[in-house]
Amino acid sequence: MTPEPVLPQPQPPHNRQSTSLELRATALEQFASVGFAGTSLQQIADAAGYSKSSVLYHFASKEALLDEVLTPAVDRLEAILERFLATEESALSRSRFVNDFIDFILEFRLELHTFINQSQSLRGIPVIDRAGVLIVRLSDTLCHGDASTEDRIRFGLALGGAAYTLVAGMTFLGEEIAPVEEIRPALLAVITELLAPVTVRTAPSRK
Amino acid sequence: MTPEPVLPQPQPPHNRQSTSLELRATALEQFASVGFAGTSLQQIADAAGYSKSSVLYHFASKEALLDEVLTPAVDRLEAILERFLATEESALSRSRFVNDFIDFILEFRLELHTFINQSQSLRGIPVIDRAGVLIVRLSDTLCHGDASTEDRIRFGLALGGAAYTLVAGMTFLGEEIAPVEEIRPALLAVITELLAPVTVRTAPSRK
DNA sequence: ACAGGCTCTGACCGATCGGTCAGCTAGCGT
DNA sequence: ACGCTAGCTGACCGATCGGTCAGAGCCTGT
Repeated sequence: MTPEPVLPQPQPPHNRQSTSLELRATALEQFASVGFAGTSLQQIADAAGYSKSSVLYHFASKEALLDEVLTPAVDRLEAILERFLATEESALSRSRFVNDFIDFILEFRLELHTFINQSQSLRGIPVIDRAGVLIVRLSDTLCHGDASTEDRIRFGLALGGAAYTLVAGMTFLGEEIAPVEEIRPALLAVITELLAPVTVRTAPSRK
Repeated sequence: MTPEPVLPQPQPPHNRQSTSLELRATALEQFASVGFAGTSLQQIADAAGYSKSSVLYHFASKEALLDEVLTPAVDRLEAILERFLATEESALSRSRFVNDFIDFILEFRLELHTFINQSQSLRGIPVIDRAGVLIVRLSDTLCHGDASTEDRIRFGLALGGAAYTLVAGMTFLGEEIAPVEEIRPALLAVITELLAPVTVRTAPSRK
């Protein structure tokens, strides 16, 4: 009787890039919930159904994986900010910007949550620094130079609150409260109201 | 010439409990910024100026350290909620509750940030589960049964936004924006405004 | 002077970390 | 039939992880 060790059974085809996408998605979930430092390549591999070596075949390192996972979100955020800066500020352009931003939050909730809550501890990683610079520019754009403490709190509350509510809040307060169609208008209403008093560039005083 | 290895130089007195407090404070900073899973006992020991063995002398395990670090904050939050539940709801009691809550956020920002952003990944650890239950009760109390999606978003935004703004936001948007005396009234105004439309228990409809 | 406890430490443990490497297998062009 | 490459893997590396343990140094009571 031959031992016949284990029969490798080398998985169905898995046409190249789908594997990479699976790994990216799995890694993102882990990074957002356990943190980058708290996530091991073994965990990602196990959760996605591959070996640790496979993860390192598709991505040069753990940090490169983080980069590839976050870059699309950062690119998108940058595009939104540039588009806003390219137009002169008005109630209309501002409203369009808030709309863009809500769409961004809904589409990239996990990415946002990841670099919002870990940018201090991951300083030095290029994609994280890029995101950090963007957020500072975002803050400076919405509440510029002379903005009051209250204005800055409004912005921070909207940003951090949205990231929390759509990730942590939804999965442990009320599991998946509602579908996107219901969340979007509610989020838009609350954030618009929250940011309404923050001064517009061309109208310096509000109080 | 005797080798005279290194001269241990056994630290100044450090009267017992002060060491434990130093370690707690250091550990809290690390847990809040790098995450519990991402913080090693060695890091905590180094940052506090002790050896890893010392940390494990004062605390039975890494998890026990987390417990001791978070418990005071959870106790305080529980007391605030109980006090609120013990009175019949009115505009006055609600306002007092929001005041208590703001004080809590300001005093325990790091603790709040820690269990707000890591409660999913640390599920199973008693103090984390306690905090999780409290937050759900808090949410159910403020926006009970029939609350709309928008109301729940208002609560989540206030909670997660405050935790973010006072920790991550302040240390990388604008380093220590302002002293507590300036932050408190601003935070109070914004959060009061944010939660204002959320229904009060005795007045079921608002729209 | 001595005993005993409190604080703190280095040496050490098995497990796991991120990462390297040689090699296996399936599919494809020729 | 052949070799080549892409996708994937286990074995292995040094470093670090959380945790144990046997003391060393100090203070205090007697």
